[in-house]
Order: sequence, then structure tokens, then C-alpha cells
Amino acid sequence: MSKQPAVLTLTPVVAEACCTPLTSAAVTPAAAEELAPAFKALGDPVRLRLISMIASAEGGEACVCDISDSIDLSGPTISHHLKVLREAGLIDGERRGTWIYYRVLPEKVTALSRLLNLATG
Amino acid sequence: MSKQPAVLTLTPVVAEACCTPLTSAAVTPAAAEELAPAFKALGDPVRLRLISMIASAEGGEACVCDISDSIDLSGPTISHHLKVLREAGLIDGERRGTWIYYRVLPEKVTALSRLLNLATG
DNA sequence: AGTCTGATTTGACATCTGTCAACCTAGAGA
DNA sequence: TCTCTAGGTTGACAGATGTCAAATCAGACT
Repeated sequence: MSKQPAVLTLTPVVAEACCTPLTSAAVTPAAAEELAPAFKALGDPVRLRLISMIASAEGGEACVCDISDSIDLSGPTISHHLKVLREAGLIDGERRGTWIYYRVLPEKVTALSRLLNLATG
Repeated sequence: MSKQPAVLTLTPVVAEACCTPLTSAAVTPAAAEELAPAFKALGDPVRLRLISMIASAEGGEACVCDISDSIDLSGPTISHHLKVLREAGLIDGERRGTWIYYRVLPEKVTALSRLLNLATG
């Protein structure tokens, strides 16, 4: 698709193009490809609650057993959502004895936050 | 699901549960339901580039014609992604003459950013 | 060994999503 | 009016996603 509303049709200078060239791509395609999955992982109400519960839990970590108690979904479903968050680099899990504890990985979260602040100016 | 790692077996009080009750739900189910769609909208590389281009454009707004030039996708597809961002409350479009200009709605973006900062502590 | 419990994996299903071709709508201009 | 262009809408399709039941895995305890 072109712009330039027929520059030079009969009139010499038909004024400006419709907008700026957008050359200053703040987010490169590569960066978008890397960060979008993390936003996508947060794009589910259940996962948003999960990461919130983990972050706000005492000691910054929570075990699956209590998460399961607080969310009315089947075990496999919760496990699936935790996996999505894990593969997005947002949380990490560690087994200690009988239970598995999850905690938030702040690096990825702050990376997302920085990108949002960039969009607000 | 119960906890109680059998600390002090044979003793009457079986000591602590496996973790904290998670009563301090930082993000309510209702809030999660409201904000998740916005994260979901950002969870696509194309849309991440779109909102970045709009935010970084001169004057904080960009018309579709230049966006189309910068992204190698069909017109309908770009229109679809802009609609998703619009319905998520992240951007807004306004027609001025021939072209339609989009700009970022900072309220929603900052709301997301606040939630992320909450997760990092 | 055997068993019990916490958590993940697998398989299946309905629903949702990204993409494009074809068509439609809204202004601008002659 | 008629035409041209910028965008959006519709319809269709392959692929991804959320959910659960059933099976499996990993420790702890006997």
C-alpha cells in the first residue's frame, strides 16, 4: 500500500504524506517475538491469579497444594497453567520433599513492565 | 488436599501446614477477569509491534497506511489485530478525512504495568 | 516390597485464534 | 453522479488453547 496522496497530480506540492515514516520501531520484530509469549501467558484469568498468588505468598513462594485449594479447577488443569507460566519464563518450580514450590522470576516480569512503560512514554 | 508433613509423628499437634493459606489474594478473580484480556491482546508479536509503532510514532499516533507499509501482512489481518487491541482498551482510533489514526490509551497500559510491579514486589 | 499422597503427563474434546481472499463502507475529489 | 483509495467486515480454514478423566511419576511412610 502506498501513501503520498497523488503527489504531483497537476499541483506541484500536494502537502504532506499522511503520517510519519515510523522508522523508529521501538520494539524490533525479534524482541516482539521474544516477549509476546510472556504476555500471552499472562493473558488468562487463571494464570493471572496463579502468578499473583505465588508472588503474594509468604516468602515469595507457594506450593501447588494450596494453590489447588484456592482455585476451583482440576489438578491437571492447574498443572497445565503452571507449565505455561514456567515455559514463558515467568515462574520456576522446585521440589522439596513431598511438595513442589513455585516462585516468580522477577527478570522476565520487569522486562515486560519496562516495555509497557515504554508504550506510555 | 491436606498438608501436614507428619512432623512429630505420634505427637498430638501435627505442626505447620505445608504453606501459607494464600488468603492475601493480591489479584481478585474479578480483577483477573478484567485485565487478562489486555495481556492476551499483547500476547501476539504482531500486536506488540503494532502498539509499539503507534506509541513511538510522531505525535503519539499513527495511521493504518504506514503501519501496513511496515508490516508484511494482509490489510484484513492488520485490521483484525488493531480491532483486538481496540477491544482490549489498549488503543483507540479516530477517522480524520481519508485516514484513520490510532493512539495508545495510557490508562489501561499503566494498569497492566502496576499489576506487574505488584508481582515483583 | 507395598501403599498413600502430591503433582505432572497423556489423550481427547470443544472452543478460540491468526490468516487470507472476497466483498463492503466511508470520504475525497472530479 | 461516478470513481478512487483507505480501512473494515465476512467467511472459511488450519492450527492453537483450556478443560477434564485416566494413567503415570516421585517421594514419604510402613
